[in-house]
Amino acid sequence: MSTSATARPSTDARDAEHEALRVWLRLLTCTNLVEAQLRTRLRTNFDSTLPRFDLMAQLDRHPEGLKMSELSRLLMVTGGNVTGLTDKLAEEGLVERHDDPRDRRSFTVMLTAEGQRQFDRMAREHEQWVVGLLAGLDHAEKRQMLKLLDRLKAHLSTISD
Amino acid sequence: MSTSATARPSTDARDAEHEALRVWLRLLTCTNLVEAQLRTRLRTNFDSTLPRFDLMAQLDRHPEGLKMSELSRLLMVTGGNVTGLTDKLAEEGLVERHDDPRDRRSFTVMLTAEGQRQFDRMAREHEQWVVGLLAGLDHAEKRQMLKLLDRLKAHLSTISD
DNA sequence: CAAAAATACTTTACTCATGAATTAATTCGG
DNA sequence: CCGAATTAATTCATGAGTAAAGTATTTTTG
Repeated sequence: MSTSATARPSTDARDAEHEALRVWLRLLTCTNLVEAQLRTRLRTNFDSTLPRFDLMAQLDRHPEGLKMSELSRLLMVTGGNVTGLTDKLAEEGLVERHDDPRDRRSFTVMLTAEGQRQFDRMAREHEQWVVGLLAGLDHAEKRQMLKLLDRLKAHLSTISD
Repeated sequence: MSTSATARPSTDARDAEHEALRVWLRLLTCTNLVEAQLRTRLRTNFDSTLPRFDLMAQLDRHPEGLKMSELSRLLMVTGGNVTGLTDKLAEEGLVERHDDPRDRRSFTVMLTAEGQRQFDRMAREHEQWVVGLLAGLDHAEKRQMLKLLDRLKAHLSTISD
Protein backbone atom coordinates (compact mmCIF):
# COMPACT_ATOMS: atom_id res chain seq x y z
CA MET A 1 0.00 0.00 0.00
CA SER A 2 2.80 2.40 0.81
CA THR A 3 5.40 1.21 -1.69
CA SER A 4 6.13 3.13 -4.89
CA ALA A 5 3.94 5.98 -3.71
CA THR A 6 5.97 8.60 -5.51
CA ALA A 7 6.72 6.53 -8.58
CA ARG A 8 3.05 5.75 -9.29
CA PRO A 9 -0.25 6.85 -7.78
CA SER A 10 -2.12 4.28 -5.70
CA THR A 11 -4.80 2.16 -7.34
CA ASP A 12 -7.51 4.38 -5.88
CA ALA A 13 -5.86 7.50 -7.22
CA ARG A 14 -5.44 5.96 -10.65
CA ASP A 15 -9.11 4.96 -10.68
CA ALA A 16 -10.00 8.53 -9.80
CA GLU A 17 -7.92 9.77 -12.72
CA HIS A 18 -9.56 7.33 -15.01
CA GLU A 19 -13.02 8.34 -13.84
CA ALA A 20 -12.32 12.06 -14.22
CA LEU A 21 -11.01 11.47 -17.73
CA ARG A 22 -14.05 9.39 -18.64
CA VAL A 23 -16.45 12.07 -17.42
CA TRP A 24 -14.52 14.75 -19.29
CA LEU A 25 -14.46 12.80 -22.55
CA ARG A 26 -18.23 12.09 -22.36
CA LEU A 27 -18.89 15.74 -21.59
CA LEU A 28 -16.85 16.75 -24.60
CA THR A 29 -18.50 14.18 -26.86
CA CYS A 30 -22.03 15.17 -25.91
CA THR A 31 -21.35 18.87 -26.25
CA ASN A 32 -19.73 18.38 -29.63
CA LEU A 33 -22.59 16.22 -30.90
CA VAL A 34 -25.22 18.78 -29.87
CA GLU A 35 -23.17 21.65 -31.22
CA ALA A 36 -22.57 19.91 -34.53
CA GLN A 37 -26.32 19.33 -34.92
CA LEU A 38 -27.14 22.95 -34.16
CA ARG A 39 -24.47 24.21 -36.56
CA THR A 40 -25.67 21.95 -39.36
CA ARG A 41 -29.32 22.87 -38.92
CA LEU A 42 -28.59 26.58 -38.64
CA ARG A 43 -26.58 26.29 -41.84
CA THR A 44 -29.08 24.27 -43.84
CA ASN A 45 -32.25 25.95 -42.55
CA PHE A 46 -31.12 29.57 -42.29
CA ASP A 47 -27.77 29.74 -44.06
CA SER A 48 -26.31 31.08 -40.81
CA THR A 49 -23.90 30.01 -38.08
CA LEU A 50 -23.74 29.71 -34.27
CA PRO A 51 -21.52 32.78 -33.73
CA ARG A 52 -23.89 34.90 -35.80
CA PHE A 53 -26.89 33.47 -33.97
CA ASP A 54 -25.30 34.18 -30.59
CA LEU A 55 -24.47 37.76 -31.54
CA MET A 56 -28.01 38.37 -32.77
CA ALA A 57 -29.40 36.73 -29.60
CA GLN A 58 -27.55 39.27 -27.48
CA LEU A 59 -28.92 42.14 -29.56
CA ASP A 60 -32.41 40.65 -29.25
CA ARG A 61 -31.99 40.58 -25.47
CA HIS A 62 -30.85 44.22 -25.52
CA PRO A 63 -33.18 46.14 -27.85
CA GLU A 64 -31.55 49.44 -26.83
CA GLY A 65 -28.42 48.28 -28.60
CA LEU A 66 -24.94 47.29 -27.42
CA LYS A 67 -21.46 48.69 -27.85
CA MET A 68 -18.84 46.53 -29.55
CA SER A 69 -17.01 46.20 -26.24
CA GLU A 70 -20.21 45.03 -24.53
CA LEU A 71 -20.79 42.44 -27.24
CA SER A 72 -17.21 41.31 -26.81
CA ARG A 73 -17.73 40.84 -23.08
CA LEU A 74 -21.15 39.16 -23.37
CA LEU A 75 -20.07 36.75 -26.09
CA MET A 76 -16.77 36.12 -24.32
CA VAL A 77 -14.77 36.64 -27.50
CA THR A 78 -12.22 39.27 -28.48
CA GLY A 79 -13.05 42.62 -30.00
CA GLY A 80 -11.49 41.74 -33.33
CA ASN A 81 -13.87 38.85 -33.67
CA VAL A 82 -16.91 41.01 -32.93
CA THR A 83 -15.76 43.50 -35.56
CA GLY A 84 -15.67 40.80 -38.23
CA LEU A 85 -19.04 39.27 -37.36
CA THR A 86 -20.70 42.69 -37.12
CA ASP A 87 -19.21 43.74 -40.47
CA LYS A 88 -20.75 40.76 -42.22
CA LEU A 89 -24.13 40.99 -40.50
CA ALA A 90 -24.23 44.71 -41.34
CA GLU A 91 -23.39 43.99 -45.00
CA GLU A 92 -26.38 41.65 -45.07
CA GLY A 93 -28.58 44.31 -43.50
CA LEU A 94 -29.31 42.32 -40.33
CA VAL A 95 -27.65 44.73 -37.87
CA GLU A 96 -26.77 48.43 -37.91
CA ARG A 97 -24.08 50.56 -36.30
CA HIS A 98 -25.48 53.82 -34.86
CA ASP A 99 -23.16 56.66 -33.87
CA ASP A 100 -23.11 57.34 -30.14
CA PRO A 101 -23.72 61.09 -29.71
CA ARG A 102 -22.02 61.00 -26.29
CA ASP A 103 -18.75 59.41 -27.42
CA ARG A 104 -17.42 59.72 -30.93
CA ARG A 105 -15.16 56.67 -30.52
CA SER A 106 -18.13 54.47 -29.79
CA PHE A 107 -21.38 53.35 -31.40
CA THR A 108 -24.27 51.09 -30.55
CA VAL A 109 -25.11 48.01 -32.59
CA MET A 110 -28.79 47.09 -33.06
CA LEU A 111 -30.82 44.55 -35.00
CA THR A 112 -32.55 45.98 -38.07
CA ALA A 113 -36.24 45.16 -38.62
CA GLU A 114 -35.14 42.49 -41.08
CA GLY A 115 -32.60 41.16 -38.58
CA GLN A 116 -35.25 40.99 -35.88
CA ARG A 117 -37.60 39.05 -38.15
CA GLN A 118 -34.89 36.58 -39.09
CA PHE A 119 -33.78 36.14 -35.49
CA ASP A 120 -37.33 35.47 -34.29
CA ARG A 121 -37.70 32.69 -36.82
CA MET A 122 -34.32 31.20 -35.92
CA ALA A 123 -34.91 31.39 -32.17
CA ARG A 124 -38.22 29.52 -32.37
CA GLU A 125 -36.68 26.66 -34.31
CA HIS A 126 -33.48 26.64 -32.29
CA GLU A 127 -35.38 26.12 -29.06
CA GLN A 128 -37.24 23.17 -30.52
CA TRP A 129 -34.00 21.66 -31.78
CA VAL A 130 -32.50 21.80 -28.29
CA VAL A 131 -35.61 20.22 -26.77
CA GLY A 132 -35.35 17.40 -29.28
CA LEU A 133 -31.62 16.90 -28.83
CA LEU A 134 -31.95 16.67 -25.03
CA ALA A 135 -35.02 14.44 -25.18
CA GLY A 136 -32.84 11.51 -24.13
CA LEU A 137 -33.18 12.78 -20.55
CA ASP A 138 -36.52 12.92 -18.78
CA HIS A 139 -37.56 15.76 -16.53
CA ALA A 140 -35.95 14.37 -13.36
CA GLU A 141 -32.74 13.57 -15.18
CA LYS A 142 -32.53 17.07 -16.63
CA ARG A 143 -32.91 18.51 -13.14
CA GLN A 144 -30.20 16.18 -11.84
CA MET A 145 -27.90 17.08 -14.70
CA LEU A 146 -28.46 20.77 -14.08
CA LYS A 147 -27.55 20.34 -10.43
CA LEU A 148 -24.34 18.49 -11.23
CA LEU A 149 -23.35 21.00 -13.90
CA ASP A 150 -23.96 23.86 -11.49
CA ARG A 151 -21.65 22.24 -8.95
CA LEU A 152 -19.02 21.67 -11.62
CA LYS A 153 -19.35 25.23 -12.88
CA ALA A 154 -18.99 26.59 -9.34
CA HIS A 155 -15.77 24.67 -8.88
CA LEU A 156 -14.43 25.72 -12.27
CA SER A 157 -15.11 29.35 -11.44
CA THR A 158 -12.79 29.09 -8.45
CA ILE A 159 -10.02 27.95 -10.80
CA SER A 160 -10.17 30.25 -13.78
CA ASP A 161 -10.52 33.55 -11.91
CA MET B 1 -55.77 25.59 -21.10
CA SER B 2 -56.77 24.64 -24.61
CA THR B 3 -56.81 28.08 -26.16
CA SER B 4 -54.00 29.26 -28.41
CA ALA B 5 -52.57 25.75 -28.53
CA THR B 6 -51.13 26.20 -31.99
CA ALA B 7 -50.10 29.79 -31.52
CA ARG B 8 -48.06 29.06 -28.40
CA PRO B 9 -47.01 25.90 -26.56
CA SER B 10 -48.71 25.16 -23.25
CA THR B 11 -47.09 26.30 -20.02
CA ASP B 12 -45.74 22.81 -19.41
CA ALA B 13 -44.23 22.62 -22.86
CA ARG B 14 -42.65 26.03 -22.48
CA ASP B 15 -41.13 25.01 -19.15
CA ALA B 16 -39.72 21.94 -20.83
CA GLU B 17 -38.17 24.12 -23.50
CA HIS B 18 -36.74 26.38 -20.89
CA GLU B 19 -35.28 23.47 -18.97
CA ALA B 20 -33.71 21.90 -22.02
CA LEU B 21 -32.16 25.22 -22.96
CA ARG B 22 -30.82 25.69 -19.43
CA VAL B 23 -29.21 22.26 -19.40
CA TRP B 24 -27.70 22.86 -22.82
CA LEU B 25 -26.24 26.24 -21.87
CA ARG B 26 -24.70 24.84 -18.67
CA LEU B 27 -23.27 21.93 -20.61
CA LEU B 28 -21.72 24.32 -23.07
CA THR B 29 -20.37 26.62 -20.36
CA CYS B 30 -18.72 23.81 -18.39
CA THR B 31 -17.19 22.22 -21.47
CA ASN B 32 -15.84 25.56 -22.64
CA LEU B 33 -14.36 26.37 -19.25
CA VAL B 34 -12.56 23.03 -19.03
CA GLU B 35 -11.41 23.22 -22.62
CA ALA B 36 -10.09 26.76 -22.18
CA GLN B 37 -8.06 25.64 -19.15
CA LEU B 38 -6.60 22.67 -20.99
CA ARG B 39 -5.74 24.80 -24.03
CA THR B 40 -4.05 27.45 -21.91
CA ARG B 41 -2.03 24.96 -19.89
CA LEU B 42 -1.00 22.97 -22.95
CA ARG B 43 0.12 26.22 -24.55
CA THR B 44 2.04 27.59 -21.58
CA ASN B 45 3.54 24.30 -20.36
CA PHE B 46 4.30 22.56 -23.64
CA ASP B 47 3.86 25.18 -26.34
CA SER B 48 1.30 22.88 -27.94
CA THR B 49 -2.44 22.76 -28.63
CA LEU B 50 -5.41 20.44 -28.04
CA PRO B 51 -5.73 19.32 -31.69
CA ARG B 52 -2.05 18.39 -31.73
CA PHE B 53 -2.36 16.61 -28.39
CA ASP B 54 -5.41 14.69 -29.59
CA LEU B 55 -3.66 13.61 -32.78
CA MET B 56 -0.59 12.46 -30.86
CA ALA B 57 -2.82 10.66 -28.34
CA GLN B 58 -4.33 8.60 -31.14
CA LEU B 59 -0.88 7.70 -32.45
CA ASP B 60 0.17 6.77 -28.91
CA ARG B 61 -2.83 4.46 -28.66
CA HIS B 62 -1.92 2.90 -32.02
CA PRO B 63 1.85 2.29 -32.03
CA GLU B 64 1.59 0.42 -35.34
CA GLY B 65 0.68 3.73 -36.97
CA LEU B 66 -2.48 5.09 -38.55
CA LYS B 67 -3.47 6.16 -42.03
CA MET B 68 -4.57 9.75 -42.59
CA SER B 69 -8.12 8.57 -43.21
CA GLU B 70 -8.11 6.65 -39.91
CA LEU B 71 -6.89 9.72 -38.03
CA SER B 72 -9.62 11.74 -39.70
CA ARG B 73 -12.27 9.27 -38.52
CA LEU B 74 -10.87 8.90 -34.98
CA LEU B 75 -10.46 12.63 -34.43
CA MET B 76 -13.80 13.33 -36.09
CA VAL B 77 -12.35 16.07 -38.27
CA THR B 78 -11.94 16.35 -42.03
CA GLY B 79 -9.01 15.04 -44.00
CA GLY B 80 -7.77 18.49 -44.91
CA ASN B 81 -7.43 19.30 -41.25
CA VAL B 82 -5.44 16.14 -40.53
CA THR B 83 -3.13 16.96 -43.44
CA GLY B 84 -2.34 20.37 -41.94
CA LEU B 85 -1.76 19.13 -38.40
CA THR B 86 0.37 16.23 -39.60
CA ASP B 87 2.45 18.54 -41.81
CA LYS B 88 3.35 20.75 -38.87
CA LEU B 89 4.03 17.91 -36.43
CA ALA B 90 6.22 16.28 -39.08
CA GLU B 91 8.14 19.53 -39.61
CA GLU B 92 8.89 19.54 -35.89
CA GLY B 93 10.03 15.94 -36.01
CA LEU B 94 7.29 14.64 -33.71
CA VAL B 95 5.56 12.36 -36.24
CA GLU B 96 6.64 10.65 -39.46
CA ARG B 97 4.85 9.59 -42.65
CA HIS B 98 5.89 6.10 -43.79
CA ASP B 99 5.09 4.90 -47.29
CA ASP B 100 2.68 1.99 -47.36
CA PRO B 101 4.27 -0.71 -49.56
CA ARG B 102 0.82 -2.22 -50.28
CA ASP B 103 -0.86 0.96 -51.50
CA ARG B 104 1.05 3.83 -53.04
CA ARG B 105 -1.85 6.26 -52.40
CA SER B 106 -1.56 5.72 -48.70
CA PHE B 107 0.91 5.94 -45.87
CA THR B 108 0.98 5.34 -42.14
CA VAL B 109 1.68 8.07 -39.63
CA MET B 110 3.64 7.24 -36.48
CA LEU B 111 5.13 9.06 -33.51
CA THR B 112 8.90 9.50 -33.66
CA ALA B 113 10.96 8.64 -30.58
CA GLU B 114 11.08 12.35 -29.78
CA GLY B 115 7.30 12.64 -30.32
CA GLN B 116 6.70 9.70 -28.00
CA ARG B 117 8.83 11.27 -25.27
CA GLN B 118 7.02 14.59 -25.57
CA PHE B 119 3.61 12.94 -25.59
CA ASP B 120 4.37 10.89 -22.48
CA ARG B 121 5.25 14.04 -20.58
CA MET B 122 2.13 15.85 -21.79
CA ALA B 123 -0.21 12.94 -21.07
CA ARG B 124 0.90 12.63 -17.45
CA GLU B 125 0.24 16.30 -16.76
CA HIS B 126 -2.94 16.39 -18.80
CA GLU B 127 -4.50 13.63 -16.71
CA GLN B 128 -3.74 15.49 -13.50
CA TRP B 129 -5.22 18.69 -14.93
CA VAL B 130 -8.48 16.91 -15.71
CA VAL B 131 -8.61 15.37 -12.24
CA GLY B 132 -8.21 18.83 -10.74
CA LEU B 133 -10.73 20.48 -13.03
CA LEU B 134 -13.40 17.88 -12.22
CA ALA B 135 -12.64 17.88 -8.51
CA GLY B 136 -15.85 19.84 -7.94
CA LEU B 137 -17.70 16.53 -8.17
CA ASP B 138 -17.14 13.73 -5.67
CA HIS B 139 -16.96 10.08 -6.65
CA ALA B 140 -20.73 9.44 -6.48
CA GLU B 141 -21.46 12.60 -8.45
CA LYS B 142 -18.99 11.66 -11.16
CA ARG B 143 -20.67 8.27 -11.50
CA GLN B 144 -24.06 9.94 -11.71
CA MET B 145 -22.83 12.42 -14.29
CA LEU B 146 -21.32 9.62 -16.35
CA LYS B 147 -24.64 7.76 -16.31
CA LEU B 148 -26.58 10.81 -17.44
CA LEU B 149 -24.07 11.65 -20.15
CA ASP B 150 -24.20 8.07 -21.41
CA ARG B 151 -27.97 8.27 -21.73
CA LEU B 152 -27.69 11.60 -23.51
CA LYS B 153 -25.01 10.28 -25.84
CA ALA B 154 -27.12 7.22 -26.65
CA HIS B 155 -30.03 9.45 -27.60
CA LEU B 156 -27.85 11.76 -29.65
CA SER B 157 -26.42 8.80 -31.56
CA THR B 158 -29.92 7.91 -32.74
CA ILE B 159 -30.22 11.40 -34.21
CA SER B 160 -26.96 12.09 -35.99
CA ASP B 161 -26.66 8.74 -37.81
C1' DC C 1 -8.48 -5.41 -70.57
C1' DA C 2 -9.89 -0.68 -70.86
C1' DA C 3 -13.09 2.61 -69.06
C1' DA C 4 -15.46 4.03 -64.99
C1' DA C 5 -15.88 4.30 -60.11
C1' DA C 6 -13.95 4.51 -55.76
C1' DT C 7 -10.28 5.72 -52.53
C1' DA C 8 -6.35 8.40 -50.28
C1' DC C 9 -4.52 12.40 -49.75
C1' DT C 10 -3.61 17.46 -50.86
C1' DT C 11 -4.89 22.05 -52.04
C1' DT C 12 -7.64 26.04 -51.94
C1' DA C 13 -10.89 29.27 -50.32
C1' DC C 14 -13.61 30.48 -46.55
C1' DT C 15 -15.22 31.06 -41.44
C1' DC C 16 -14.16 31.87 -36.79
C1' DA C 17 -11.16 32.50 -33.07
C1' DT C 18 -7.02 34.62 -30.73
C1' DG C 19 -3.39 38.15 -29.43
C1' DA C 20 -0.69 42.04 -30.48
C1' DA C 21 -0.18 46.38 -32.69
C1' DT C 22 -2.53 50.59 -34.45
C1' DT C 23 -5.53 54.62 -34.73
C1' DA C 24 -8.48 57.77 -32.79
C1' DA C 25 -11.06 59.94 -29.06
C1' DT C 26 -11.76 60.84 -24.26
C1' DT C 27 -10.41 61.69 -19.54
C1' DC C 28 -7.42 63.03 -15.91
C1' DG C 29 -3.49 65.25 -13.21
C1' DG C 30 -0.53 68.85 -12.82
C1' DC D 1 -5.22 73.58 -20.88
C1' DC D 2 -1.84 70.29 -22.28
C1' DG D 3 0.44 65.93 -22.20
C1' DA D 4 -0.22 61.16 -20.41
C1' DA D 5 -2.98 57.40 -19.64
C1' DT D 6 -7.14 55.03 -20.84
C1' DT D 7 -10.68 53.39 -23.75
C1' DA D 8 -13.10 51.99 -28.34
C1' DA D 9 -12.70 50.00 -32.26
C1' DT D 10 -10.01 48.14 -36.19
C1' DT D 11 -6.25 45.68 -38.51
C1' DC D 12 -2.98 42.06 -39.08
C1' DA D 13 -0.76 37.58 -38.38
C1' DT D 14 -1.63 32.99 -37.01
C1' DG D 15 -4.08 28.64 -36.00
C1' DA D 16 -7.79 25.47 -36.47
C1' DG D 17 -11.80 24.03 -38.69
C1' DT D 18 -14.90 23.17 -42.97
C1' DA D 19 -16.30 22.02 -47.82
C1' DA D 20 -15.22 21.38 -52.39
C1' DA D 21 -12.19 20.62 -56.15
C1' DG D 22 -7.91 18.39 -57.79
C1' DT D 23 -4.38 14.49 -58.37
C1' DA D 24 -2.88 10.05 -58.28
C1' DT D 25 -3.65 5.34 -57.55
C1' DT D 26 -6.39 1.30 -56.93
C1' DT D 27 -10.47 -1.51 -57.82
C1' DT D 28 -14.44 -2.85 -60.26
C1' DT D 29 -16.98 -4.08 -64.10
C1' DG D 30 -18.91 -4.62 -68.85
